[in-house]
Amino acid sequence: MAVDDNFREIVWTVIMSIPPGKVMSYGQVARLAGYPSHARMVGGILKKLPAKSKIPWYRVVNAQGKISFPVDSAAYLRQRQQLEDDGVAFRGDKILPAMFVDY
DNA sequence: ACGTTGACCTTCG
DNA sequence: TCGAAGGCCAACG
Repeated sequence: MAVDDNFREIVWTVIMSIPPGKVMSYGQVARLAGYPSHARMVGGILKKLPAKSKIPWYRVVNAQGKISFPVDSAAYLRQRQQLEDDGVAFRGDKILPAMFVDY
């Protein structure tokens, strides 16, 4: 059982546990998964995620409360739309600190 | 084998 | 509040 496979699974589980209307940072996900220094790897996993996956990847943003895509990209708009549909409140391009799931 | 890259984080000024 | 700088670590070419 390779550690990497576990990591990927745990990350999925953690992300799926994020309640609707809330968000979590990459670092937070990594910590809860048991790999505190693997924030970047979380991003790597999400990037590889199949488009039809039911995992709510859009609920994962960076620690500054911003979407990790260029504001002019289609991906940015897509993620932002999903979040707003989910009830996540923005102030400008940043997500309010209160929207993060507390742990 | 080695330098570069990246859906990151934290500290500092 | 904002940007630069350093730290981090697996994946890639």
